[in-house]
Amino acid sequence: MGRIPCCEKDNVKKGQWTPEEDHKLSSYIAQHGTRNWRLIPKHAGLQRCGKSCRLRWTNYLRPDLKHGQFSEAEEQTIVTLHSVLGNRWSVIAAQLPGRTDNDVKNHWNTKLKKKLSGMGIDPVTHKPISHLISEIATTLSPPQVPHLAEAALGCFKDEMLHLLTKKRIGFQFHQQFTNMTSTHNNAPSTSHVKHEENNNYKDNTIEKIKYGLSRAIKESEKNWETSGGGATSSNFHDNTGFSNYNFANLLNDEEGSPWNQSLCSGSTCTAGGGGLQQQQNKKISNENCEDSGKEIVVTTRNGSTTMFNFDCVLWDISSDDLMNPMV
DNA sequence: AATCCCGGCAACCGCGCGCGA
DNA sequence: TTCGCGCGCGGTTGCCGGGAT
Repeated sequence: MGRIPCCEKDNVKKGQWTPEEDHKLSSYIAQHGTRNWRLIPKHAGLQRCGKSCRLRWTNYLRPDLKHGQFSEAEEQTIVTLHSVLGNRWSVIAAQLPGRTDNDVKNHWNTKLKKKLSGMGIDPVTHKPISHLISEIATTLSPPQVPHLAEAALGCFKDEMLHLLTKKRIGFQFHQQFTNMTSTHNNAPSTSHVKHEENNNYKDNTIEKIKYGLSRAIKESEKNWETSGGGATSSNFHDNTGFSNYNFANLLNDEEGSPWNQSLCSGSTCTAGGGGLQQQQNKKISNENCEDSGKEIVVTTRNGSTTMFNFDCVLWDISSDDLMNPMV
């Protein structure tokens, strides 16, 4: 049995709402409330689907909505909650008065994701990208590493290109990479790389990333041999120039986002400089969760509440959970 | 001045959940 | 317990405006 459509598809208008339609809907809701969305368009004299009316009301017409730009505090709240909740936009929006899930989702997709990527942080896991590469390399047994690392490279290629094509960072990378190649004779030549030649630069960048990754893998294989395998926070030592570049430079970029100073909200990850070093120093352990965590209570629309402890969740994500934010 | 490209945002779509009969 | 309906959620699409070429 097929699902019954929410409204008759014929005689239903789609697309942008006109001011007249907005007025009709607002007036009707002001008088009669929002019970039974299916009937509202009919009674309000609108040739719209009830669902469309509901969306228009909840995302745009509701009088308690904020329409301006997101403040720094709001952005920080979104990032922090997203690190805990993942893409649960409605729950995140519930913590931001006047913002809708659609607002939050759009803002995340258009701004915040790029902002995090620009800081060298994977927006899905909220971990440093270099950390993830290292984690992949250290979690797997050596025979598997090259294939999966290659796959990971594909995942992060866009973010890396985004980082590397930023003017200043690109220049630093070029310098650093040149230094690296001078001591590693199996590295690809970069003598022909010119920043003005953006396309060539991007193409070479992929080779550089591959090279950096292969070095990370080599290093992790060493760690694997010496540590007996398994991924722990303690073997996150970026010995590669690539990885060090990738994060330290970004987080120490004085022109960068103000989040450099306080991405973490937990009480053991306080505001201030330090960036990567501070985060590396932060123990990734459930021991932190017991009594030092900063807690928030998230209340959903149906009234249920969930308490989150940021010290636990910001960094305590096992590799199994990378694509499945907890909760 | 015209065209192209891209980012931002509003709106749509399909699915899942909760509730009541 | 089951079924159907209504609603809410998250992913995706498409339009529009502004900047770049």
